[in-house]
Amino acid sequence: MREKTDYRGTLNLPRTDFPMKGDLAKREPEIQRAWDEMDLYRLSLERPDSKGVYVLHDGPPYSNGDIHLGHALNKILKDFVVKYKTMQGYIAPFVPGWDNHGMPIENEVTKRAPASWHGREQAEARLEIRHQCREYARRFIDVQREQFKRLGIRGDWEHPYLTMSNEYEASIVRVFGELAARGYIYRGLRSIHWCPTCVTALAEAEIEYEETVSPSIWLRFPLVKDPIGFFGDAQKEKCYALVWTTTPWTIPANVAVAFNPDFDYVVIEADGIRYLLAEGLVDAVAAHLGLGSHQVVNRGRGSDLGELVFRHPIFERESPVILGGHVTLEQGTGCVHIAPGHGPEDFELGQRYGLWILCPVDEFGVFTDEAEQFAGLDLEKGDKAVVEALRQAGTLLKLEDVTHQYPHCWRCRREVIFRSTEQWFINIDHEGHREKALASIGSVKWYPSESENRIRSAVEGRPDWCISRQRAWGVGIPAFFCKGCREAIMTPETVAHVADIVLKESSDVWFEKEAEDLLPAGYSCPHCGGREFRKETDILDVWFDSGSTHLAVLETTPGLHWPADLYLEGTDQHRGWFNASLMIAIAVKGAPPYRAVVTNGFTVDAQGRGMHKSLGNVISPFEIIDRDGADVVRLWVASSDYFRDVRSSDEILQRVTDAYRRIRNTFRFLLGNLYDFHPENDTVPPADRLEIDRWALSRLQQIIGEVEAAYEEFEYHRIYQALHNFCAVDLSSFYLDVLKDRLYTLGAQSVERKAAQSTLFTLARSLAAMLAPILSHTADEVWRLLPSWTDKEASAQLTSFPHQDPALIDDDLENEWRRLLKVRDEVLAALEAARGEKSIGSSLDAKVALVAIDGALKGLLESHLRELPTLFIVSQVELLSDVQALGTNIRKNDDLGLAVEVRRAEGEKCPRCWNYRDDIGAVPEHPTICERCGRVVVSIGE
RNA sequence: GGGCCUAUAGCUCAGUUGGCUAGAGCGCACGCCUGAUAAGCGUGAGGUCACUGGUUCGACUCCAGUUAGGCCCA
Repeated sequence: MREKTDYRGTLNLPRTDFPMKGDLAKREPEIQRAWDEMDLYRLSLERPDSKGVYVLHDGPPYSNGDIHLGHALNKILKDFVVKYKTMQGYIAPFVPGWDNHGMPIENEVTKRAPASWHGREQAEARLEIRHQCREYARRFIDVQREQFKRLGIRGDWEHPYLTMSNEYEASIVRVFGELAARGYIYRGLRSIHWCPTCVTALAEAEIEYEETVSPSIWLRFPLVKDPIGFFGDAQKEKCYALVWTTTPWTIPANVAVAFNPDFDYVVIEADGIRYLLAEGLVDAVAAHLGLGSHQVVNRGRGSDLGELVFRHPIFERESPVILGGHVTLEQGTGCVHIAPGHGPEDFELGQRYGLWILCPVDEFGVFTDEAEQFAGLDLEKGDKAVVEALRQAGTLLKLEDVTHQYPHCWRCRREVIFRSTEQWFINIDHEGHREKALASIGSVKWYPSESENRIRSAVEGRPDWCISRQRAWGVGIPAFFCKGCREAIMTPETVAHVADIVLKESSDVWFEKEAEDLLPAGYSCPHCGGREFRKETDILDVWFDSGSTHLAVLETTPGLHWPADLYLEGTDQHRGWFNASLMIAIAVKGAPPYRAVVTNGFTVDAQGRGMHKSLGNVISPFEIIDRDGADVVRLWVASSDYFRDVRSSDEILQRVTDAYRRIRNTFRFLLGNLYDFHPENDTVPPADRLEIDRWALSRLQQIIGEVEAAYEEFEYHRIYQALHNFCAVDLSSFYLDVLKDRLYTLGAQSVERKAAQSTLFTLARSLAAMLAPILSHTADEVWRLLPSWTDKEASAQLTSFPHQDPALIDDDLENEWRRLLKVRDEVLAALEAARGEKSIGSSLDAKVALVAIDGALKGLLESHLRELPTLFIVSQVELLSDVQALGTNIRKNDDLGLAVEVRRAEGEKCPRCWNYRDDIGAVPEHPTICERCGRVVVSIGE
C-alpha cells in the first residue's frame, strides 16, 4: 500500500484546469465578455485570403416581449451557419435586425392610453402614440439584443438594422415609389372589419368574439325570371326564394342570392305559395316557419339554378342567383343573402360575378343616401326600420331573437361591422409578375426540398397584396390627393421628396407636417394644376417594411451584397417574409432576393403539440440557460431535425445535458493528458506512431468528412450524432481507455507517449474546431487550455475548419481494426462472464487465451499479438492453435471463427502499472515493480 | 374544409432502388473499477416500425384510407 502511493507520484496522471462540471450559467458570461473584449465579430471578418463574402440575411424578429424558444432555435441555427462559413474561409457578416412598426406595439401602447386617444381620429394622438411606440420598440430591442447575445449569437449587435430608423423608413418610401413608378400600385375596394364607434379599421387580431342577441329574420325574395321553369306552372307572384339572416341592416346592400352549386334544391308548395330552398333543410325550415303541409314540386342541383333571378325584398331592383361554395346547410335555408359591401366572402363572390359593391353605410355606422329611405339612420335604428319595411313589403316571414357569437371591437367592446373601403394594393399579376416570381423560385435552393412546394403554392394562390392599414404606427403611404380634382398623386418626384424628408426627420414627419410642406415647393397638380393637397393617412402594411429588408439592408450596408446567400426562417414565412421579399424583389430587381432558403419547424412539446400559454407547456430559453447553459440550448438545437417540428421537454433537455457532459468529459481527458505536450517540439509524425494511433487519425478523417458534409447541407443533427458517437464509442470506450496505460506508465518523454499525445492533440484541436459553431463557449474554453503553438488563434471560431487529410485515411487499416474490434467485443463479453463468476474483477486480473479457427483471423491476431493485451486491457494474451487446448468454460463465436477463454493472469500484480507480470523485481533498485516500470522510474531519477 | 409536412425502442436520430432475427448513441437495470471519480469501463433488457385495408412470393419501405400533431390558408 505504501509502495503504491509512492509510485503513484512517478506516473503521468492527467492534470487540467478544465473542470468536469461546466457551470455554464456562470462561465459563459465570462467567455462572452472575452469575446467582446477581443471584438470577436470584427476579427471574424478579417479573412485576408477569403473565398468571398457569404451573407446570411437576418429576418427581423418583432421588437416586442422577451424572446421565446422559437427565436432561440432560429437565431442559433443562423449562428451555426455563419460561424461555419467563417471557418470555411468566407467573410460571413451577420447584421441582426428588428421589425419595429405594427399593431402589436401600437396596441400595447394604446391599451394604457388615455380615453381621449380613442374614438375619432386625432392627429395629435397619432403623433403621441407614435412616439410612445418608438420608445417601446427601442426598449425591447435592447432586451432582445441582450437575450440573443446571452445565447452566444455572434453578430454586429452594435449596428443592427431597425425598420423604424430614418434610413430604413426612407428606404421603404423609396421602394414604394419604385413600385408605384413601375405601375404595381392601385387603389381598390376591400371588405374589412370596421368599428363604427372607434371609427377605424380593425385587424383580425383586434376582434373578440362575444355572445350577442341579434334579430333573426326569415324573408322571401320574389321570383322575377325563371328561364328553366324550375318553379313549374305557378304564377310568379306566388314564387319565392327563402332567405335567413341575422343582420337586417345589410338587406339594403343586398345585390344577389347565393346557392351552393353542389347542393340539391327543391321547390315546395304550402298554402298555394311556392318556396325554393335547400332540400336538406326543408323539414327544419317548414317546421320552424310553421308552413304546415307542403309538397315538393321540383328538385334540382344548385349548379343548374344560376339563371334564376329574384327581386330585392324591399327595393325595386333585381337580385340574381350566384353560386358559392361557402353556402352551408348548418343554418338558414341554403339560399344566402349576398351584400358584397358588408362581408369578405360576399365581397369576393361579388367581385367574381362583377356585382355592384354597394356599401351604403358610412364610417360612423350611419346609412348613406344609397340606402334610400333608410339614409341617416344608425344601424340599430336601421335594423328596426328594415324589418318594418320588409313587413310592409310582405316579404318578412318571421322575426325572432337569436343568441350567437358576434365579433366585437377589442377596445370599445361594441359590435363591429364589415365595410367595403378603398385600400391600396400591389397588383401581383402586373406584367406577368406572378409568373416571373414562380419561374424564379426554381433558381433558388430550398432546404428541405419540400419547402419549394410551399412557397410555390403560396405565390400561386396569393391575392393582390393589400398594403394599406388604418393605423398610426408605421410608415405613411406617400400619396397626396389633389383637393381640386381628387386625383391621387404619387410621382417619382413627390416620392423622392418625401423620402429625403423622412431620411432627415423620420416618418413622423408625415404626420407632423401639412401636405404642402411635404411636397416640393410650389408643386402643382399634374392633372388639374391645383395647388391644394390632402395627404393619405393610411400607413403601409408591416409586411411591406420587412419585405423590403433586402433592399434597405443588403444594398445599403457596406460589406453586404444583394442577393443574400441565405434566408433562414420558420416555415410560417413561406406566406410571410419569403413571400413578401420575393414579391418586392421580382418587381424591383427582377430576381429573387435569396440564393438559398432554409426553413425550420416550430418548437413543440414532448407530445408534438404547439407550445401555448393555455396548454402550460411553454419552455423558456432562459430557464434552460440559467440551469444548463446556452451551450445546452445550442446542443439541443443541433440534436434536432429542425426541418420538421422540434420537440422540447425536461426529458429531452436532460438527454442533451447528458450528451453535453459526455463531450465535455472527453475534452477533459484529452486536455488532462496534454499538460506536458508542446505541439511544435513534441509531435511525432503519424508514420512513427502506433497502429492504433493511425487508426484513430483515420477515423477522425472520416468524421471530419461526415461533419463537413452535414454542415454544408445544414443538417446539424448528423453532426451531433456523429461527434457524440465518436466521443463515446471510438474515443472514450476504446481509444482513450486503451491509451491510459501508455500515457500514465511510460516515460513522460517516451516516443510512445508523445505519439499518443500527438494524436490526442490533433483530436482535441479538430473536435474543438468542429464543435465551435455549435458549442461556441465550450469550444473556446477548450481552445484556451489547448497547448499553444505559433499563430494560435484567439478563439476556436477564428480557426480554419479541419480539412480531411487523405494521407491519414487508411481503409485497409480500418478494416483490419474493425475485425480486431469484433474480437475485442468477444473478449469483453467473456471477461464479463468471468466477472459474473467472481473469478476476476478488473480486466487486468485476466489472461486471455484465444483460438482463431478462421485462418485470416489467425494471421491478423498473430501480427498484432504484442498489442492485444493493451487492446483488451488485460495482463496477458495467449494465442493457441487448437480449441482442445482451451478449458471447458469458453466463449465461441462461429461467425468470427473465434474461441475465447478467460484465465487468471500469471505472475504478480505490479503496484505501479497494475499489470500482472512475471518480471517483478527485475530492476534491483525497485524490487516490487515490474521491469518496464522499473526502468521508467530509474530514468526519472536520472 | 383546402395545401404542405410529421408519426421507427423512454429520448434523439439511422434505415440505399420493397428482401435475411429493424440499427446507433443516450437513458434504464445489473456488474466492474477507484490513476477521466458527482467521472470511466462492461453486460443486458427495451420496438404489433401510429392504425386499417390493398398491391406483392415478400412492405418500416409502394398505394388508399383512418387517427393524432404541426405550419399556412379558408
